[in-house]
Amino acid sequence: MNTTTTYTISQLARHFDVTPRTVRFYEDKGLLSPRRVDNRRIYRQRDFVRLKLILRGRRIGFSLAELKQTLELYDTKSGEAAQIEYVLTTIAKHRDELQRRQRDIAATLKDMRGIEARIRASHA
Amino acid sequence: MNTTTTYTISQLARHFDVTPRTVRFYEDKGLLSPRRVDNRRIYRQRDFVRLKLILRGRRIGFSLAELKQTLELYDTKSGEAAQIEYVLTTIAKHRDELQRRQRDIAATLKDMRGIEARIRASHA
DNA sequence: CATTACCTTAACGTAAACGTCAAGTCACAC
DNA sequence: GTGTGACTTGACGTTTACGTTAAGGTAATG
Repeated sequence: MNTTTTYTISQLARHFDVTPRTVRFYEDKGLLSPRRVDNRRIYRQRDFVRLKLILRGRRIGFSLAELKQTLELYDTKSGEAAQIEYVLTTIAKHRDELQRRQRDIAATLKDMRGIEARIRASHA
Repeated sequence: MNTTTTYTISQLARHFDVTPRTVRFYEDKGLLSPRRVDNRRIYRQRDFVRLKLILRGRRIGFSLAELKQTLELYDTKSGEAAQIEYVLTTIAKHRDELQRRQRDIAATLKDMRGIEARIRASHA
């Protein structure tokens, strides 16, 4: 038997707490490409995972254009050596970027602890 | 003697690698409020620090509106108990938000390591 | 005095990421 | 057959965060 879970657009949207409009928009931008049945969009596991990655990426602060590139990158079927080199260096860049954001967040959290301590002190 | 370092708008902009337009825009939105001398903007240490925080916040992914609130929050001169309570719970919310982003970034970095390993494996 | 280098405000333009109708299709319930 | 609900494709509207002229003021420099 075939237990491939599928979703309609509104089911998918509800699951991730976004609007159908958002899901269609991502398709328009080339980030999703669901099957069609009777002109209706049918989302499968692959789309589900993609959307999850997209939304996580958005929360981190990446643009849809960047996310599209990243998804394409991760989709490459490990072709030639040149391609591989490109993918690896691109991944390295992304990692640097992410680590910078981690540092920014860490610094902000540290500041917040300072503020909080100051307030609690003045309160006591 | 008075060694208060000041900056013109373009000096400040250059230091943080943004355009003067950006700095003026932040003032327009109420995030900065430099002194004026002869109608010229003069930025002092306070503005310098604020801009630094703003840009860090932007990199993390906060909107200017959110950053304005945060800066105002951190500026409160520790007034009444109600205010204090409000500030503390707001800080807590921000902290939760930041921690979520940290988790998102950590998950993304983990994914990237997986992709990289897969590529290197297929390469060998 | 004219050029150059900054500075000012004001206003219009733009890209991203959707929101919000509008108008129509289709399956199923009553 | 008439709703009702979920889907479709446009197409225009909106917010955010600036970019980009435009038009002019001021101060030092040759």
